[in-house]
Amino acid sequence: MLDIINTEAAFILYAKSEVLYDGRANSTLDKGNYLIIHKSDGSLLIHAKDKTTPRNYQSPGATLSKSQNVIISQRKKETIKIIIDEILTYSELNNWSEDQIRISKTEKDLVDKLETNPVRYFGIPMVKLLREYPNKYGKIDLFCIDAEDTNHVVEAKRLKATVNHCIQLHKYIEAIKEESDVNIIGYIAAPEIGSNALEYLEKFGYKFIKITFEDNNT
Amino acid sequence: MLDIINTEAAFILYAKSEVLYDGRANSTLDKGNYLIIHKSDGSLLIHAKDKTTPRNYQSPGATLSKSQNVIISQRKKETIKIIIDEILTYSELNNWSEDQIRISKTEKDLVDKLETNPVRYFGIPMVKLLREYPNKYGKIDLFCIDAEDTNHVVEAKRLKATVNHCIQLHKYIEAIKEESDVNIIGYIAAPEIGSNALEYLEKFGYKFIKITFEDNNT
DNA sequence: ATTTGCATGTCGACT
DNA sequence: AGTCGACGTGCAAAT
Repeated sequence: MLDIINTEAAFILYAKSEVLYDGRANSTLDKGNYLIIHKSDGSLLIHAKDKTTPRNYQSPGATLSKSQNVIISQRKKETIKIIIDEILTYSELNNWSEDQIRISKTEKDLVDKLETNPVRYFGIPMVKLLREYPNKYGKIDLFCIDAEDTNHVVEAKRLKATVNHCIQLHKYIEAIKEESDVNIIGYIAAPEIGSNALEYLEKFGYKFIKITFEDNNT
Repeated sequence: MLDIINTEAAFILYAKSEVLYDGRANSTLDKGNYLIIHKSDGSLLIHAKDKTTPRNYQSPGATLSKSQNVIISQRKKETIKIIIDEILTYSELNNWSEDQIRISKTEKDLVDKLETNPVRYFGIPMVKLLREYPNKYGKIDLFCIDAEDTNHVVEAKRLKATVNHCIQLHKYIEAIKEESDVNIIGYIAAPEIGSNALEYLEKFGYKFIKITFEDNNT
């Protein structure tokens, strides 16, 4: 019945079907018309009428098989079973491009700006600037030391900074304080910050540096 | 040139094209063959040969338009521009189902088991059990008090517990300690726990409760 | 409308 | 293989 389907190929299949998933969770999707996308890396997507995210999916590395009117995708302990009732559209996709997107406006861009012009953002010159400075919990985006030997720890965010980002900053600073007894000022550098996050910052005496992508002058 | 494309319809379009995105970030995708999915809620997906996630996407609520050989999807400050070079496949999808999946094996299931049989998991009976017990940072999945007035704070996870989950538990406990001076034992209840997470737990004297979905007896 | 925390998160980087 | 943090995270529920 599913003769036309090539389980090795990349294809899109629009079919009246029912989907059962078992693995990290367990889910059922009632019989209806769904768009099933199979890629040559094994990934499988089942899309319904709305939403950006698929109703069901399987990660790359899965293997597809069929028997009777059932398509099965298996990957480690995860199984998707698609019971096909009626094939509405089937189309194989040849020469599918695997190009990657290239992103600009990254966190790195923001750190570049801070590093290039510390006086603008900190109000004082820095003697030393280190990117990705490690501590036991992770890497500090920008770690600076000024002429007075005060340490400046900056966590940069390309989007609105949240409480979790501030907690991360706090963790970093605590880690450094454990190792040496120095003056430390913490900063979150981002285009925006949430009100709760700002409150958290102020509670610990940390500072918010507003930094955007747009104003590349100075 | 894009006469056959109905910007109001839900469709899949396999086309040689180039994609430009600007909004939260800025990205470019070189000319190649991509699968473009447009849903009637405005969401738009651009898939390449591999990966579960689309190369580019637009969330529900976007509006689609076309002019010459360019398709544009706009939503608030986010724009996707697709420059079409050649249409390989175009197919409108009618009667697309909007059924939702139904999930079982949830975090709630785990808390049910803890609440139903505290002796099994804590080793002692509890005098009081409260779900979703609030503190200033959030809600405790299960908050118990035993006969000795010791408080038991449980954070449940349906998957493998990570360090971040333990940090959350710690935050909750600190919040309670701030308010009253009681004995508190913290727990992470999950099917599994990462080694770093376990180390973090032990550092603070918290405990790990192994709890699975399978053994529903007792 | 905004905030919060979950997710079958996915994905990449590093150990 | 396992761990960890970023993401244009998406998403729903609570506020």
